[in-house]
Amino acid sequence: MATPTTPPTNEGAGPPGPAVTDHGAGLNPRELAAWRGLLRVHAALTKALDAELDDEHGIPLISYEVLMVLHDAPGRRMRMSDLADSVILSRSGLTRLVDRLERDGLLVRAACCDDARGSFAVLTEEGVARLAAARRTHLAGVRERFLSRFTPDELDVLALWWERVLPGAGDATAHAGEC
Amino acid sequence: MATPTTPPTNEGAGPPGPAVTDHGAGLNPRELAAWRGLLRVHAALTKALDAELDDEHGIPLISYEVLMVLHDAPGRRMRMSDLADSVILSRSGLTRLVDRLERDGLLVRAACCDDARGSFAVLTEEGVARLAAARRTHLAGVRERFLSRFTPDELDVLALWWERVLPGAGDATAHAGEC
DNA sequence: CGAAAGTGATTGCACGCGCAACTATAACAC
DNA sequence: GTGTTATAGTTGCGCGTGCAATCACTTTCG
Repeated sequence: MATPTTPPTNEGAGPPGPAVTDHGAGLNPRELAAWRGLLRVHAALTKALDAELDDEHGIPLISYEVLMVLHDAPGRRMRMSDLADSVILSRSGLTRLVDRLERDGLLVRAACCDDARGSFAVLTEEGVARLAAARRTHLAGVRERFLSRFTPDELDVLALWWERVLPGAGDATAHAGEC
Repeated sequence: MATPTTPPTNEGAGPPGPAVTDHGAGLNPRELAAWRGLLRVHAALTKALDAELDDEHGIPLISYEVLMVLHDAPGRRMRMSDLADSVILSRSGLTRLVDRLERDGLLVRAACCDDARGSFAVLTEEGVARLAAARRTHLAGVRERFLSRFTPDELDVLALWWERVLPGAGDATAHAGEC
């Protein structure tokens, strides 16, 4: 789990084409394509998925991710900080997002018994229901636009490669208190 | 150039592990890792690179990308719309970003002779100089955090895979008018 | 030619975000 | 126990963004 597979030895195999010298951008074409591809793919996918989810269920992508993390957590509850760490969002951003989700009835805040400073965000029944509906849409979208483009083996490779870039980001072990 | 290589035949090779049934998230672990990895890697990289570029040169990542596209365009100039399409930004967003860059003296707007509606954004000398300085920082950052994690062959694979997800996004042929 | 439709770019507006400051509570030192 | 430091979460503020409306100009059609 903690072995990120073989760290790549640069210039491992000979390039298929002629050795390309640094071009205008300072990155050679393959580097440019690999890097800019990441940016473009991320932008296009998140934009499409977010619009889809918001149109059909009134739940933007970022909210969906919060609900999803919450759903998978023990007791369907998590501390605010843990939630913020599990999601690509600052503390203040999460506070405001949870405000909206609470206003919409998808979750509630609950005090923590052993630490009066802390709050839990707890998924409501309605939250569970709305999430289940949204999940179908989202999963179909992710599969159609992204996952379906790869074989299972390739997905494994991708996951391994992400681990190289961001070591230790794979374990989303959300530690929820047994309050 | 227009052949995105073999479209993947799903379930191409046998999965290495036991066939994993749908888990809590509806995605099996490999799918989850491949998808969430993309999200996390993008977030972490853009955040780090943006901060680095802004701290050292006062040029946020999105501005850098605009300047870069402009730099590579013939005549170091491009139409606003073409520029917006080349960058992950809406038309209005680009208008405002170009406002800031013009205020900072990195580029200027120029009228288009054959279409009075259109404007060109043209890189200034200072823009070229500031970009050159920022480029060193940015390239080093991208290489260190991303490219160095892969062999050249792997980068080719990555580029090919992006092409599968976003067909036709690889050619950034910016058509600048010869005004 | 003159009206209508189309296109390039900008602006009004509201929203979501992060940073930094702040409140409240907890943990620790002496 | 009291003072100090650390931590959890929220709020004030400014900024960057997209959408929709708008302006200016061009193209098309009667």
